[in-house]
Amino acid sequence: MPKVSAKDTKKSAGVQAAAKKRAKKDPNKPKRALSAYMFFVQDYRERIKAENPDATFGDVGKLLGIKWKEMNAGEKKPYEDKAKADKDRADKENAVYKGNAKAAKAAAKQQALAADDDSEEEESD
DNA sequence: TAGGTGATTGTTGGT
DNA sequence: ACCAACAATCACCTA
Repeated sequence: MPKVSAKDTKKSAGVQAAAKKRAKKDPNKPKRALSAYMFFVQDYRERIKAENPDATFGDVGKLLGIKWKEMNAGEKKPYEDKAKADKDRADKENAVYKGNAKAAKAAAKQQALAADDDSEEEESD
């Protein structure tokens, strides 16, 4: 089993004035595709708060998670669809990022390995 | 090649 | 500005 669950979400954060948590390694990585849960939250967030005005982050999160699990594939479908749509968008950004970071990544790998071989590849573009 | 871990995404409210 | 549980996911690296 790869991982039990999202138990330890926190580690040694170091991002103070960047974005959220953990400093990203890549300089210009396009925000990945949001998960169906992300869209589900955005939509249900209001509902949960409406039915649970007292529910705070933790409470809402719990309820949201429970609801999500109770939801059927058909219910998640629209959310997954959004996730897929976002993936499509992210895919494009990712493609651009790759095209740009391709050389950088290759160089980084060489540096990381610090190999003595001469595996230099030129970008014709 | 296959497996695994870390990094990322979004919410609100408090410190 | 960051962190907290919740779930997904997936890109990247290592053996």
